[in-house]
Amino acid sequence: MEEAFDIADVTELADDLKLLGDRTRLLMLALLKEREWCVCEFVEIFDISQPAISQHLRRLRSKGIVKEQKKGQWVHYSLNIEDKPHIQAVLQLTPDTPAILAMLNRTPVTVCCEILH
Amino acid sequence: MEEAFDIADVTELADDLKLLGDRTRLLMLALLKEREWCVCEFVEIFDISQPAISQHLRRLRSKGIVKEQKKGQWVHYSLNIEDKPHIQAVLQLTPDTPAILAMLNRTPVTVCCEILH
DNA sequence: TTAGTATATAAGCACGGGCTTATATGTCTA
DNA sequence: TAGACATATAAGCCCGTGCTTATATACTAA
Repeated sequence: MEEAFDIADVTELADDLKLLGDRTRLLMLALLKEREWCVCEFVEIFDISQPAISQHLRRLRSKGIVKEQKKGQWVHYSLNIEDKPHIQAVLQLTPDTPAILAMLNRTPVTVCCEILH
Repeated sequence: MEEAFDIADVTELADDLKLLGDRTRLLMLALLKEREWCVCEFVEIFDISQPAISQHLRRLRSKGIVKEQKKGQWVHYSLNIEDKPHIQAVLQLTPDTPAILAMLNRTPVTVCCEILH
């Protein structure tokens, strides 16, 4: 299988790495490996404001790395990387959900929407 | 084999991804997969100034991702990632030297130091 | 309709990143 | 030693980023 890299591919790889190069976004994506998450859960887990959470998700969404699904007044996010092997490769380097929740001192997550834990 | 992630590991992973998330630095590291390179070669290959090249190399060096070897008036850089599997994993996603030189319209590189091409 | 909740957007601020030009430092050679 | 070459550092500029607070939008339920 031949590689057919061009300058646009490398630029996109670099841009994606830069996008993953933020601890909050990286942990969001690592959590999304396990299941979909509601915005309100992220707001509980991370020590930043709700607009900050929303802005991180918007950047991931505009790059097509996550997709949203509106469920009533809640919005659930899930990974959308079936066609993005380089994102998959990076996410293999990240810890799993229990480790993340433990390191953020957020075990267990309080139920704030209809997602069951 | 148990994972023992902590918050410092994730922060370092994110920081390293951010460092690789620049097209110039990513291509430098991709070139360094093949062999060591002289600073003057990078100056020829990339369309930025010599100080810009030097600053990129300093950042990679201060993170321990590359190491330098002074040879007379020239400085050769090489990879230093034996103990950094996450860097290795990302560099597996990058093109090889001929592809990079072709996409930058820099084939072949003019000899500007004692490294043989 | 009104209030409450969930999420997104707007605006502004502080900081860092990547580049430039100018200059300093180090090395080789005539 | 003087000059040329290779590299690093300094200083400054512009722009992007991550956060905040304030506000807008959307949905739900009384």
